[in-house]
Amino acid sequence: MGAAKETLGEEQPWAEVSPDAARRLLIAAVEAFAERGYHATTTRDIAGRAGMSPAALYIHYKTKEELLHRISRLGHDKALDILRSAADGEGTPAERLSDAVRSFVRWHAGHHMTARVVQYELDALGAEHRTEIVALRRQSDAAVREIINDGVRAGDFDVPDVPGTTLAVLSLCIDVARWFNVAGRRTPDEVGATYADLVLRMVGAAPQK
Amino acid sequence: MGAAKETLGEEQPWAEVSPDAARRLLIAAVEAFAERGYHATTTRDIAGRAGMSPAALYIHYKTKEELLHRISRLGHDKALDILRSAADGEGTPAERLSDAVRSFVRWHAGHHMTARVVQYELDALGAEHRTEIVALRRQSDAAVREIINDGVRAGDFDVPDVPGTTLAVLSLCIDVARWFNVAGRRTPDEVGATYADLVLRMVGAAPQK
DNA sequence: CACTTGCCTAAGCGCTTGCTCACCTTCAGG
DNA sequence: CCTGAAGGTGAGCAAGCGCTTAGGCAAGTG
Repeated sequence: MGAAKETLGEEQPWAEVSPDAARRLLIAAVEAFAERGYHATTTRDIAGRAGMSPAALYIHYKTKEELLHRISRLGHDKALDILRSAADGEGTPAERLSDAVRSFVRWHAGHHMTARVVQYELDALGAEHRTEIVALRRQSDAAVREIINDGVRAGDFDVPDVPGTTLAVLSLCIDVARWFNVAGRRTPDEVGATYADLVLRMVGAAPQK
Repeated sequence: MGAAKETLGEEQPWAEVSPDAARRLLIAAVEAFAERGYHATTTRDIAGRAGMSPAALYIHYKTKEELLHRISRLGHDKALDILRSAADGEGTPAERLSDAVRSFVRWHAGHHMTARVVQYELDALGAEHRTEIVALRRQSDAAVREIINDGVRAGDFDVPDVPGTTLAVLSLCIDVARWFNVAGRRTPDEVGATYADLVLRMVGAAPQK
């Protein structure tokens, strides 16, 4: 249990969190929240996974909810970053949409523990923190809608209902975090490629080379 | 809070649960689990919504987990029923897939509280109950894969990766339960129609009339 | 050296949790 | 009218919860 750390690729994850003890606690919290959910996770469990006493948690975080908020905030920042840089990138709308979906899905599969917490534990946040996060999510929605609108305007896409399709595309990508399994047959790259292809079909783009 | 009951259409929901007090408790549990999640819901909350004392719950159900299991079981039975009757129906593969998605999505939107519990509180079940439910889910997967395979065999669909696309189609439909909002602009029927169209595009079927 | 600062623990407080138990009420059958 | 079953309640138990407090230790600074 908790054997395989979620190190994907070369770079150290959660490098922005310091000091070291705070980062260890946060990583432990991500694992615990992803496995059992926020409410089923105890502060003792988190501290235990990080090799500390329960009280140590409260040196670095005011409450258990603050831990969730930090995870949620960093995760949403990363997710939004991925979508925005695809939306602002060069290339045809089809290329940009394909890029967006591929990298967004790859992140959700590769960091599926983090993504699961980020995407499915929103209701556990306090009212203020939740509205802050919801604003970030609206920006993600806007980024995808932007690409789809560009494609429609350019005549490359055939989309009867842009907001509905935007919602469906994001929904499809997000749900990867729920079902993705490291022990499964598919790698994050493969899922990303498959999903990019599916989404291009959904918007009626001409098949890519 | 809890003002609008989840009565959609004419028939009485949860008619198969009796006696009446047990049904009221179950409906209260569905609402509470859907709003706050299983672990954040207390037995006192459930009993209170049903207008009873906390102890009354244990006359009709052995544990809180048994309540969740009953909900999950009935919900999965219904969902599987919908998919199977579409898979076994008449018509071309495209028509059957469209039917399956439309009715499956309509159920997820129309009964989004139940669906949310059914689809997202699986981990809260005990080990035995969970494996029972997982078996039902595999049957749902098989029903959809069957239709897609038929379409590929008939040359009506163009699907490079059948298991992957099956997974994506189900994932797309299931996630409706997460985002669907009664206060939103779309009706369950509209979402069902939109999604049926999107899925036909995903499998490369010729556009329907 | 004394003193502060950063980081940690052992112990435990006040409260809520899932669940139980002794008891009460209603009502059909003999 | 008595009885037993069905379905309910108020009080409360043991366990576990989030979080606090008092204090210990090592390192850096005057």
